[in-house]
Order: sequence, then structure tokens, then C-alpha cells
Amino acid sequence: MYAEPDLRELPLRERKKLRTRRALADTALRLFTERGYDRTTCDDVADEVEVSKRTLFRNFATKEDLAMAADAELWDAFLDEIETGPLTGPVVETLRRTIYEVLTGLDEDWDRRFLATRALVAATPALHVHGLRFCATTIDRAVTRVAAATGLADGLRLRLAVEVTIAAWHTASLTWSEAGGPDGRRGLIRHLDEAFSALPDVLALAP
Amino acid sequence: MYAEPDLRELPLRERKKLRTRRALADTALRLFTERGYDRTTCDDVADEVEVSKRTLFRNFATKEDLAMAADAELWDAFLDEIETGPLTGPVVETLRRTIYEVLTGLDEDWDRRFLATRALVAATPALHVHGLRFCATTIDRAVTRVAAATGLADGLRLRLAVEVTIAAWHTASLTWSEAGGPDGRRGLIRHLDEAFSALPDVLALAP
DNA sequence: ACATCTTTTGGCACTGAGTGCCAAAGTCTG
DNA sequence: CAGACTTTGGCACTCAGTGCCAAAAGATGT
Repeated sequence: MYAEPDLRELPLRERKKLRTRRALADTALRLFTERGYDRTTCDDVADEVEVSKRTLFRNFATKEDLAMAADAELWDAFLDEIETGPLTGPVVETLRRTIYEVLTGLDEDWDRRFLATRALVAATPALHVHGLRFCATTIDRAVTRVAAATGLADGLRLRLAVEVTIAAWHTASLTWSEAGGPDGRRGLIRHLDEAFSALPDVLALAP
Repeated sequence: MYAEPDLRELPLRERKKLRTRRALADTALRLFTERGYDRTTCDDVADEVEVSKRTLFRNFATKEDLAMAADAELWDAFLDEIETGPLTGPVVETLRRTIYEVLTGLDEDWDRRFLATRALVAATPALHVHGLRFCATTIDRAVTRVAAATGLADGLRLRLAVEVTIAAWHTASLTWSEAGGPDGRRGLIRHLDEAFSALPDVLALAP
């Protein structure tokens, strides 16, 4: 569903639109990386793709969204999975499993783009925030979904569980990208394993 | 230090500047709440305070900062505390204690402003993100500081500890504000107690 | 192949956030 | 009160993002 079975089976119109969208995201990531996020305007990107600025902003609501398309793919897929898949067992464990499944189902090229995005974010304070945006809205929707599906009424505990999961994700993706993103998504999953297995002892962590 | 012993002891120039800053933040919070964040321009705020837009942006880097001045106060004080105070015992426990200390040391009026800010954020998707920004940059700086002070070299575990603390904070402040912010900061602290004491069992939370 | 309906695009003018610059005003020091 | 220093105002500017509508292009039925 998120792999890439979408190229030749769609009506021409949608195929073109999708191609434009990808060209925009790819070009943006490249230009932002080469010249810097702040020193690249949205017009630059639109020009390079030979598309009007208006079209760019119909595909991506903000410049940040344009830069973080890879993140959006991940979390969209995550929410899709959560809204359709089964939810049994401990919440944190379920969410963790879902992340793994989503990760392995993503586009071939996703690793590279995601890592490049991390580098870009690390170099761009203004973007730093928006990396969290996906996490935040995803948390909200995940909480709603999990509450509905499991009947867990304890809002505080449930939200805490989701937030802790995201904390683990966040930490893992950071350490992974700081290490240069070794071994693609398999490496990322290793860092996730590390983070999740570190969780139980975190409260006791002391100098 | 963050109470309010700053009114009559400062040179006139700084006193005025501080007053302008506060007027801007207060007026902004009021106008944003009354008319809505998106339907209030920065010029509106500047006009109301009878100050040029240029001055507004010398005091607050962005419109978001203007709206979330209360958050900034909290986290600035938190970082100050962390950079000067002692750091012994379990990291999460220390950070928790620091939050409590900072909370009790804040301005009289802080409760009201913070709660109003939460309501504003809840009503404004665009702001939703920036509430996390303080958390994020605070996490980074806190990690650095704690690492330096305790000699904890395990970046992953340390960051995880800080992130989990912030997750608890975030959850608590949300449930507190959703409950209408009962009992001011004492109520907030109760929610924090709840969140922190729920942490150990969160990994096992299941339907 | 053609007319028609629908979706997408381009281009333009506009709002609003945020910045650089410099002169004017205000504050501080002696 | 003079001169140093800081803050402010105002203007012109860049750039992100939007509303609008006409033109282009794909889809559909005959």
C-alpha cells in the first residue's frame, strides 16, 4: 500500500499529479540540503520543477511539509495501520509492533530520504519543531483510536503510554541518524529495539 | 528570581522595556483569546500596546513566541535551575523535583496565563506545534547539562529519561488544562504527581 | 473523432510575518 | 548640560501562503 504499486495502474491524471508531488518533495529535499533550507525559497523549488508556486502549495500546505514529506509518509502509514489493524496486548508493545510493520512496508527509497530529512532538520532550527508535529498529531489520533478500540477509559495513562512510545521512537531515530543512519531501516529498527528495551530501567537511571 | 522582585530595582530603561514586553504578551494573550489567533495580526497587538511592529518583533522573535510567553518563562526557569542546581539521584526524579521547584517559584499570575495559553493552543492548530518547541529545545539543553554534570555517557538512555519526563509533564499539563485548570499550579502539581506515579506501570498498560 | 464534464494548473494580486537599516528619541554617566 | 549608549519608529523589502478565475488537460459518453 505504501510500497510503490501506484505507478502504472492509476489514471493518467492522478499519475501525473503524483509524479509532480514526488518531484517537488525530492527536488526540495535536494535543494534544501545543497543550499540550506533558509536560503532556498519555495519559488526556487517550484521553478526547478517547472511548476507554479500555486501548484506547489496545493500539494504541500507549508514549506515545512515540503521538507518533511518522508516523515509524513511514515506517520500516515502508521495511522492507517492503527486504524485498521488489531489492537491486542499491552499498548506500548502494540504500537511498537505497528511501527516495525509500517517501517518494513515503506518505499525502497524511504530510508535515504528520511535520513536526509534528519540531517536537514538537525541543520535547521526552524524545522526542528515540525519534526514533532507529526508525532504530536499522531499521538492525538492514536490515543483516540486506541481508546475507542480497547475501551481504555483512563485518558492519562493511555496518553502517557502513547507519549512514551513516541519518546522511544524519537530517541531512537535521533541516535540512529547521529550515527549516520547505518544499515538503513534495519539499523533504525536496531536502535528502536535498544530504546524500547531501555525503557523499563529508565526511571531508575542515575549517575 | 522569577517571582517579581524586578519592578522597582531596575534602571528606568530596563524597567520600561520589561513593562513593554509584559504589555505585549498580556495584550497578545487577551486579543488572541478574544478574537482568535489567526484573526489577530501582530500589527493589531502592536497598535493596542501603542508600539511599533518593529518593537514587538524585537521582544518576541515570532508570533508564536508572543502567544506562548508563559511557556517560555517556565522553561527558561527550568533550564536556569538545571544549570545551577545540584543533580543527584535518579535523573527522572531529579527533573521532576526541579519542575516542582520552578513551578512554585513562578510569578503569581503565571497560573492564569499558562492556562489561558493552553486554551489558546487547544483552539489553534498552528500553535499546537510550538508548545512542543520549548519542550524540545529544553530536552536538548537538559540532556547536555545532565550529561556534563553526572558523567552519564549513555546518550540513548539519558535522552530517553529526559523525554519520558517531558512526556509526563506534557500529559499532566494536558489533562489538567482539559479539566479546566482547577486549583492553579497546585492542581497542576497534582496532575503531575498522578502522571509520574503512573509511569512505572505504563509499559504494562493493556486493555 | 467530437462535445462535454471534471480536475488540475497558471498567473495575478493580495495579506501578513518577519528583517535590515538608519535617524530620532530616551536614558545613563559625569 | 554634553556626550555615550540603548531603545524605538518607520519605511521599504523578502518571502510564505491564499483567493480567484480563466486556461489547459484528462476523463467520459456518443
